[in-house]
Amino acid sequence: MAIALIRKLEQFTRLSAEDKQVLTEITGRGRVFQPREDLVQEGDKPSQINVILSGWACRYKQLEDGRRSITGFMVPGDLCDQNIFILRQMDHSLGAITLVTVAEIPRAAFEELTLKHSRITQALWWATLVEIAIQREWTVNLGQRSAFERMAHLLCELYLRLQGVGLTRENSCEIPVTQAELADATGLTAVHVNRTLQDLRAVGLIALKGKTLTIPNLEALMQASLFNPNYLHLDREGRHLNANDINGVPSTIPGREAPL
Amino acid sequence: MAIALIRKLEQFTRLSAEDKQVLTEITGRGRVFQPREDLVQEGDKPSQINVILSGWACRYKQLEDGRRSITGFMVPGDLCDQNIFILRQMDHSLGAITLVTVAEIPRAAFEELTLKHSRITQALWWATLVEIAIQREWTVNLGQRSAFERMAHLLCELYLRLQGVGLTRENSCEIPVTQAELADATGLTAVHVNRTLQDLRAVGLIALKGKTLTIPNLEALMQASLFNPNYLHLDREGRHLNANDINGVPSTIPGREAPL
DNA sequence: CGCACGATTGATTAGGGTCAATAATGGTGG
DNA sequence: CCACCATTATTGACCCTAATCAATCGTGCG
Repeated sequence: MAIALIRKLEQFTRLSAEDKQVLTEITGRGRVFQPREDLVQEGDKPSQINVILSGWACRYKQLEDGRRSITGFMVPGDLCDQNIFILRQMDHSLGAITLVTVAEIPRAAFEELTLKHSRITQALWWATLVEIAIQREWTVNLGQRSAFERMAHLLCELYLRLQGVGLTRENSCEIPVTQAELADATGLTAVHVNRTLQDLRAVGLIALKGKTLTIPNLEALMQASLFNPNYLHLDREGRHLNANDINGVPSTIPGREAPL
Repeated sequence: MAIALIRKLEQFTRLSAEDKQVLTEITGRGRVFQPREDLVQEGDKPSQINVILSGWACRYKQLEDGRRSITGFMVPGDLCDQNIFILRQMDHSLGAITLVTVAEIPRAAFEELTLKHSRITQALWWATLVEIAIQREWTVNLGQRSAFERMAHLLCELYLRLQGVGLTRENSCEIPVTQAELADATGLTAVHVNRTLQDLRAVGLIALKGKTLTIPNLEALMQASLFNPNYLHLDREGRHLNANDINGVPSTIPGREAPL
C-alpha cells in the first residue's frame, strides 16, 4: 500500500491515476523490520531505495564512545536516499523504531520510474529538497532553541508531517517514540525530555496519553517554538504540474482519477 | 576561474579536458558580493545555481527574535542548490562572509550542462550528497558534542574541505570567520567560542595567528572530536567513471588533459 | 504474576550563558 | 605614516539551564 507515499507526493502536485498506479506497483512488496532492527547500517553499500509504508524509523549516527544521535525521523510515505548509489558506503544507519514495513525499490526499477514519469520524478525531488530543508531546520533547532522550544518545534514538525500523509485526526496523532529516542533527537537527556514534556503539558500546549499526542492549539505551539512552516514547503508548490492541468502533461482521462 | 570547482569535483572522479572546459566556461562571469551582503534571501524565488569561485559564504536562518543560526559554510568550489527550482521560495538565506565571487548559472544553462555531460552530472550529485551528509553531521555535532569537541570537529571539517580544493598548505589554512560567526554555527556564544579556542590552543591541538589556522596534528584533532571523515566521501568514490578509464566514456585524447 | 523497559522524581553538579568591561586589530582618511 | 574609529577578541564575575546520578513508580506483556 503506497497510500502514504502518494498522499505525501500529492502535497506537491496532483498525480494522475497512472502515476498512482505505478507508485503502487513499485512499492508492492513490503519487507518487515522489528523495532530496533536496522534497515541499513553505516558502512553498507547502498543498494536500493527504501520507502516507509508503515511504522516509524530513524536515521542515526553512533559516536565511537556510544553516544547516539538521531538525525531524523522517517514516517510513512518517507522515501530515502535517491541517488545514494553514487556513494560507496553509508555514513549513517537507518533503524526501525516501531514495527516497520518498507518497500525496497531496486536501483534499476527506480531509475526506470524516474525516466518514464517526469511528474513523479519532480515530486520525488520535492520530497528530497524538503528532507534537506528539514535537516537544516534541525540544525537550527539544536543550535539555537531552548529545550522547551526545541521539543515544541519537533512536535510541530512531526504533527504537520503526519498530517501530510493523513495520520492525524482532530488535533491528535501517534508519536510511537520513547523519551530516550526524543532525547537522542533533540540533544537532551531522557530526564530532561521528560521534564520538558511535563512543562509543555503544564502550560496546556500539548496533551499526552500513552503515545497519543494532542495539540489543542497548533498556532500556540508554533508560536512558542518560533516554528515557521515554510521549510516544509507544503503549499503545493508544484501545482503547475498537476495532472490534467493545462500546463501539465495530462496522462489520464478526466474523471478516471484513482480514489485516494 | 573554476579551479576550485574542478578540484572539488575531481575528488569524486577524474574529469576530461572537455569537462573542465565546459565547467570553466559556464562559471566564467563572476559576480562580486561584499562581506555581509546576501547572495540570496529567505523568501526569494530560486532563479539560478550559485558556485562560489572565491571567498567564503554561509547559509543561515534568522529566528523572529533575532537569533541567527549558520547552518553551513560555503567555500570556493561549493555549489548550491541544484534542483532548487522546484521550490517556490527559499526557506533560508545565503550570505557573504568575506568578499565573495560567485558564478551564477541560469537554470537553462545548468540543465543543458547536466543533460550533455553525464560525468559532470554524477560529480555534481556526489557534491550534493556530501552536502546533505555534512548537514547531518552538523546535527550530530550540535546535538551530541561538547563545546570543545564541537569546535574541534568543525575545524577538522573545514580543513579537509579546504584541502580538497587546494586551499591548504603545510598544516595551515585560512579561516576568515569571526568568532561570532563560529558561535552562530556551533550553537555557542561568542564568549564561549573564544574560551574554547583558547582551550584548543592550550592543549596544542591548534594554533591561530590572525585568520590562519594551523593544525599541527590532524589525527589528534580528529580523535579529540570523534571526527570520522567518512561523511565527506573523499575516497574518489566515482573513480569507475574516470575520464579515460575503461569503464568510463573517454572524451579526450590521452595526454591532452588540461593542467589543473 | 512477575519482569523489563520506560516514565517520573529528587538532589546535586557542571558546562555554557549572560553581562559588562577592556584590549587588540584593522581599515580609513588626512 | 599616523590618529581615529569600528569591529573583533579577550577577560572576569556570576547565574542558570540542562546534565548526572540514583531511586522509585508504572505498565504492557509473556
